[in-house]
Amino acid sequence: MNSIISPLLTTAITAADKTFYTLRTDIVEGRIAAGSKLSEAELSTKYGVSRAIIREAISRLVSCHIVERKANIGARVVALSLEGLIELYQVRESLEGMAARLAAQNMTAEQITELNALLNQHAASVKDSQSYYQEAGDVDFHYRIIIGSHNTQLITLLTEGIYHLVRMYRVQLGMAGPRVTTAFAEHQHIAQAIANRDAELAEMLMRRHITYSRQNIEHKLHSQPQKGSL
Amino acid sequence: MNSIISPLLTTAITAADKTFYTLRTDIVEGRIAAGSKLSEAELSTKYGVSRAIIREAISRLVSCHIVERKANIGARVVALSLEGLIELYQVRESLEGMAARLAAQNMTAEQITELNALLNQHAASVKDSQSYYQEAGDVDFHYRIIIGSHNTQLITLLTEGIYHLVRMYRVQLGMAGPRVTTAFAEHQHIAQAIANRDAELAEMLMRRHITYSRQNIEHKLHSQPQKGSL
DNA sequence: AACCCTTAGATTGTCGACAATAGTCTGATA
DNA sequence: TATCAGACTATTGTCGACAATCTAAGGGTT
Repeated sequence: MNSIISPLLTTAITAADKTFYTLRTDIVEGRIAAGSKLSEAELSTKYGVSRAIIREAISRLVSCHIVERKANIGARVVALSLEGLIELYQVRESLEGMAARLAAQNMTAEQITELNALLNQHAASVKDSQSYYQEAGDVDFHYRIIIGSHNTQLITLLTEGIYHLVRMYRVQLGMAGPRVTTAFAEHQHIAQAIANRDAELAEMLMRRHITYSRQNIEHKLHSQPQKGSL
Repeated sequence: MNSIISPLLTTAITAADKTFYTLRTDIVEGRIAAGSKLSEAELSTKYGVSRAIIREAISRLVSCHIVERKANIGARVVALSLEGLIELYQVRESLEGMAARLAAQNMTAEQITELNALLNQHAASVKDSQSYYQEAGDVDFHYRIIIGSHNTQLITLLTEGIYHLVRMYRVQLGMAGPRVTTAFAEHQHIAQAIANRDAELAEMLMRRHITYSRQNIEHKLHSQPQKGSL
């Protein structure tokens, strides 16, 4: 889909790495249910690796906040709630707002050109079938701005941490959000601000953009008390 | 010193946990130099545990961005640079600004009272010897606001991730920043905004507060090209 | 019947040994 | 002398086994 799933590493890939990526995908995409227990022995036979590998993979998932572990008891996939998803959106608002600000300052001319090309490409998709833009396109747009911030810490936090969490919540809570066309217009305005090197405006627009999404979720929270599949 | 170092866990503490905390402290406090290699066998004998424990501890440090690891080659403490520290301050500005905003909305009356009590206590210290406030007091103040945000994701990111990194950079780059008395005044203004439940203002003041610190560092960067002990 | 203690099973934590890979040194050849 | 091939050493990656801990079942007591 896009390069968020498997980061661009020049270094060798070990069995523990593969198991980590596989396990994470299985959880994020919902093949392993939220709240379910992760038995080391069970996963060991399932993925055909030793328990040590499984343990390392689980440890990393704990670091990502995808899994919680209690000593001598075991590891469980985190429990999902709309409140938790809202918390994540608050963090996103903060971090991606800063990313947009820094992108306006630091993006190269090429990166800006590519960002606009991406939007033009999306414009066509939006007219045809609005379905495409819903997921991959949105992720791509945000991803490029994050990378454009040129801030390593920020990039790592968002692409290796927050984004997988957000996706997990959205998939498992069944948040196939609408907001397609309006979101597209917001993306255009953000890209414009970045092209104008207007850092203040870029940050403000990005924060609003994410705030709208969050409010959209909060609205669902209040209209239908519990939607979670848990 | 304060509860950031060892989080409040009700669960049992395993040998891997202890080793992780010890190793992290040794690195953050500079007893293990930045950029140095972490030999598993060496650390195994040094801390008196098996290599498996060391490997788990290192894995966790990698997740914290304190250590970098290449497959089949080994792990090194991250290289320090003022540029990296500045990147961290940008992330802090973003996250702690949001924390202040949320704290103004969500802090309990007790928490606000305690925050003011802390500031009063500091006021005395500042008059006597300005040295105290430099480190622990500053951390305490920020810590309470982070906790006051009541956003689990935000709290974890800051207290288990960013803060140890910032401290490591500051210790090892020899950043015993001045800005003592002015910082204290800024803290007072932030606390006032939170007490008034003025979320907008609290965020703005916190962001400025951290921006000032960052600019203070950037100034050093330009005046003395390389200060790093590496 | 309710409660507590003991015991058995299963799961996690820890360890030492083996396998695989990276880096180094030697030595032969052009 | 410079360079490349190959073996050797050291370090990391992976594995299966043992130890420690938690959970549940069973029996006994009040």
